[in-house]
Amino acid sequence: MVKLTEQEIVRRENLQKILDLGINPYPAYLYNVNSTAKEIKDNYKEGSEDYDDISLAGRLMMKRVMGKASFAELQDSTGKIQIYVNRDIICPEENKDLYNKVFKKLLDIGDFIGVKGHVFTTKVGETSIHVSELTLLSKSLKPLPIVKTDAEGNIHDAFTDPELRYRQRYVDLVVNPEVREIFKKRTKLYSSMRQFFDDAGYLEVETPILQAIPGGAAAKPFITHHNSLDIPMYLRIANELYLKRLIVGGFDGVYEFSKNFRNEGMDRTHNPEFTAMEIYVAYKDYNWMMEFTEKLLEHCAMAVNGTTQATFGEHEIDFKAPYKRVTMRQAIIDFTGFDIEGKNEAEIRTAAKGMGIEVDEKMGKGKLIDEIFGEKCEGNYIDPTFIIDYPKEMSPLCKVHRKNNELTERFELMVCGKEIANAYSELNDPIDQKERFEEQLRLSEKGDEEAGQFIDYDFLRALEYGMPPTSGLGIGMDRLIMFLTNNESIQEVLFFPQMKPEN
RNA sequence: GACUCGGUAGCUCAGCCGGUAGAGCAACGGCCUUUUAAGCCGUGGGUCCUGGGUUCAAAUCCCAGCCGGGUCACCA
Repeated sequence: MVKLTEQEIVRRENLQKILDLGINPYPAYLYNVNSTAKEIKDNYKEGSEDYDDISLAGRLMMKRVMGKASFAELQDSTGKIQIYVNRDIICPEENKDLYNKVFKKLLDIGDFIGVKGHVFTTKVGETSIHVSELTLLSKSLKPLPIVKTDAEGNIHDAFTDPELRYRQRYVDLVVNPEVREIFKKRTKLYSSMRQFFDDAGYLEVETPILQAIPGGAAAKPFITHHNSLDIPMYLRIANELYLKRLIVGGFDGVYEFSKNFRNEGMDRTHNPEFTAMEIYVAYKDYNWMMEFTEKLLEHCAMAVNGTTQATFGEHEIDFKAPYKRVTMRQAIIDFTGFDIEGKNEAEIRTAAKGMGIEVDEKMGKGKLIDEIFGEKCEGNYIDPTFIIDYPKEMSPLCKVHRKNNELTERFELMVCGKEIANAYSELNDPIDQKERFEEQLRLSEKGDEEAGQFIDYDFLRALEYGMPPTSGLGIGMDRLIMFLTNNESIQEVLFFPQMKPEN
């Protein structure tokens, strides 16, 4: 049994005193509410009678008791509003217990209460609720952090300890309104994206999270075991191969917001479970997908922030379409002066060494090019920029470029030097796909940890039935919302980021 | 995984040239019928992350560990 703190003991005593007064601290009845703090503050005009009979519910967040009258703050899901509680108004009879005992002594900050009354403006000009009826809706037994904001808007004693904020997100959400805004924007991003896809006529689908073969990416999976089948199973690392099966099945466009799981390191931009949105559209190619992507992101940025512009750390970025398109070859020329066109593996390795990049003999041509791009180019793209035409060996699920068989029809979208989207003209040649999987398996067996370790033969069978030409796009939803809310840590945009267990 | 910074009251923090703990808010008692970081008077509250060590004496110095932040490494 954990020892209670002084304040927790006091609150439990208050709870008992409330019970002794015959008041249920956790009533079952619904409490009818007919307005919100925000609605009243936005719309109430002094003298108006429109808000003469309002009913609100929320948490008591501050009490300023002045003898027989008090001010307090009530916080509902929309914000805070001041309430005015007068002894003789809420206790018109002889018995003043509701004011003197319950309100003044036994109600604590954090308690849920319901109030009925009328709206008025105080001497100092603050829109407030003149309370005529006060009901305890739920008692709080632990003290919340007290965060105060002064007249200049400065926040005092902000609840900032990241460990406490992430472990007790519920507390963070109660006391830090800007945190609630981040998550509202996150939801707005999802709904605006969903709307964009639905308007285009594409189908939102659900595919297996628990998979026998973790395909569609190369990453270490979380492994579990199915008891009655007695087989190992994996939490998905991607949903790509399932969405393509649905394109084989005849849908024109399918998309899914996919919780993926990767058993790898954690840092400011990686959480073991994260969300990717993937969409596949039949009869399209990656050029079409680039236009679709920039229109999508422009639409989402507007929906989330009301503007296509966004601030991220020291950078100002603009999601307004169209975005620049730069081939990987040109990007490398731009930032190193080196042209990879027509060069063999040894020449590229030498050039990379000359740029001060660590290389080893195991790196193939594609990997070397990717290293050069990652080291010298990637970080320079601040405004959204499509990097196109990636080397073939890095992209086992992507169609070979129509004009150059060493490249693939692939693009990544870079923002502030980070990748937020990845798209292909999808490989739909089953024979080529089988060979690429087998090549990945060989690389994996040779010790390349980035290569796929499984061949999904059912997926190959699906391709053998025929998949139309298709373009697919994946967007890192967590990264995108980080950009749209100016948060450099993924933990700030996940309600419950992964933490080591307490104790 | 490496390096680095941090862990003191419910919260935000000070104390860290070793002498056994402080502030503001919160809490408790009192006053106050339009306050708003309300105010005034008074009071209580701490395994100083854990475990070792040095010392007459450790929140403070040393070692190990735990938890968190940051940087780097890793990352389709």
